[in-house]
Amino acid sequence: MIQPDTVTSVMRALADPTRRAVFERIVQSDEITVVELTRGSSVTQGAISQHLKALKQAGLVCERPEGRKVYYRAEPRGLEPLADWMSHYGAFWRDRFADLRQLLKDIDP
Amino acid sequence: MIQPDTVTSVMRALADPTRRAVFERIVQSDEITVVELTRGSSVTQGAISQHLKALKQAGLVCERPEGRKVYYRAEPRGLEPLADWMSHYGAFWRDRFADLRQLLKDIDP
DNA sequence: CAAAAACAATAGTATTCACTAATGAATTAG
DNA sequence: CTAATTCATTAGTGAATACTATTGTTTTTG
Repeated sequence: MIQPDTVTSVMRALADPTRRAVFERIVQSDEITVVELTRGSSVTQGAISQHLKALKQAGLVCERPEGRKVYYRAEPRGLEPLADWMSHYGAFWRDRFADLRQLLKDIDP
Repeated sequence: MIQPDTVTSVMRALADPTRRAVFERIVQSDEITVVELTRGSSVTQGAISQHLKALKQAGLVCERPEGRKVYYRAEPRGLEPLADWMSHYGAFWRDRFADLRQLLKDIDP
């Protein structure tokens, strides 16, 4: 179940430092289990599972069950909503400052 | 006063839909006052001011008082922490966003 | 000077959130 | 089969959050 407002869900998922650290560790590791994620983290295994659920609902992570373990992996297209949002407003700035530079150039040759 | 963990503060500031809408409207407008922001928004003027305070503390926005009005405008380097984070952990879009990150750094006066 | 306008700040409230502790379900090991 | 391992889920709790309503401050207007 993917959230309707994807930008909001992705940003909210990554806004929490603990949850973002979990995501970063998943990205760095190709595949990683919950126990491995719990080790080296300051929170409980239940908290890790809750963060994984949030990341999964945001489309940032996917899971691969194997036996009693569940391997987590970063979803490549997960950051795309955030990338689109940034490229949109980054482009806004680029155009604005391009115009400003041109304006200053015209005023003070 | 800028927050210590800039990535967290920027993401947290933009995670809320109402506050992000305020920021987007500031970006689209070159300069805009609080009453103008309140018009067209579903929340109170006090709520807008609180969101502006959060955006300012995150380094996303700056203010220019003039008489009894206060004009708000987007801070060009505000999105840089987010761009840096994305270029690092979004390996998938690294090439795509290398240009944007460099652009945001070049814009800095 | 008095009224209005623009904005910030505060107190209060309802909701959400991140976490722990405990339990449950499923799989593997001895 | 029994015990242990892995993970998800739930209830409960304290803290944070987004909002309204109100008040206060500064500046403009009539």
